[in-house]
Amino acid sequence: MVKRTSHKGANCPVARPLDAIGDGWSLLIIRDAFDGLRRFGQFQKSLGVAKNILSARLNNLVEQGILRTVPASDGSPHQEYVLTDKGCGLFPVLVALRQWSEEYLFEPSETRARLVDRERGQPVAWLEIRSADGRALSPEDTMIVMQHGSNNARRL
Amino acid sequence: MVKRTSHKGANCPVARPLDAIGDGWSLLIIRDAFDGLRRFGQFQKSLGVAKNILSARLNNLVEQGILRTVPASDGSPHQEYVLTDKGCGLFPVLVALRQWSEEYLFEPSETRARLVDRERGQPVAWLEIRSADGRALSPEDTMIVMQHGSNNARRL
DNA sequence: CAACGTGGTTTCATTATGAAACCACGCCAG
DNA sequence: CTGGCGTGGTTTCATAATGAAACCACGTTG
Repeated sequence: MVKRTSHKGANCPVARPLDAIGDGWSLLIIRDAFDGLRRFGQFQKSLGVAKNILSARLNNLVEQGILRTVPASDGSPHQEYVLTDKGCGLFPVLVALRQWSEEYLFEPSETRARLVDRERGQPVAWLEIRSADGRALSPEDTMIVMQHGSNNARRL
Repeated sequence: MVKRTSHKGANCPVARPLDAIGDGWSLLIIRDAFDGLRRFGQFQKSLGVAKNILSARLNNLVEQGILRTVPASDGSPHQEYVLTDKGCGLFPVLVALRQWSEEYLFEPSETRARLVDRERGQPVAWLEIRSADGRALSPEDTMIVMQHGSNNARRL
């Protein structure tokens, strides 16, 4: 197997994050971090993943600035993994993914984990895609344009 | 390399979709499908990916119900790949991912592809996570609960 | 008929995955 | 003090997955 392609230099905001989360485990680690897990062993127990894989993924997430390590909160000589602001910024991605999955990947008869509002216990409201002036947008109402960097006014 | 773990039976809506999109290329194919690409060669040219990899990914996305094949729109004997409703349902996931990426993975000086409102050319509004009754929610305002299937009222 | 375009499939060498064994370190109980 | 336990890894091993490139099948066109 040759090396997986990196999208590090991609100018597309869909491509670039894939170096961080485009594998089978990283989003699950991030999900667990949102759920309060912090210790290597906690993640490992929750995910049932091989320790070498978990170690590699945790290290990549730290390197990508999504998680950081802090001294253990119980005073033991260990480290814990916590979300950075950048990591917390992934919350809407997880919400969107949850909503898609609940809609299309689960039957009504199936048990599933649900994200709810802590105060009321109600499911989080369905995400809406809107324009800057508030119109609801479908995919066909949108398009991709290239936005040049603010230091670079050249035309190609 | 032993076989990658499938999350097919997972009761978590973050885990389950990873069989469909938890790799380095599938979200990029879906992005391109939203952008109107339909032919094998178009995807291949856009992504610069090996044909065997592209073929495998397209086939998986068809199998997962995200893409379907239709006769080519130009009357040639070929097939095209188009998003299903289920595939179109991934739009908010892509929007969320774009917004996170633009916020955290790009410098102001960098050129990037932008998703805009076709009518006005304005960027799509920032996604908001809200409760059912309209309160803005941070990750700490939410929690995970298990929801049992509607055919299954047993308590564990 | 040969060349070209399209959509793959096959071959090959390398990397990534997951299972399991092994290691390092600190702590605690006997 | 020593052995066992818990924790957080690292290493080893066999297999699957990746990407590059060659090859193949088919339809169309000059």
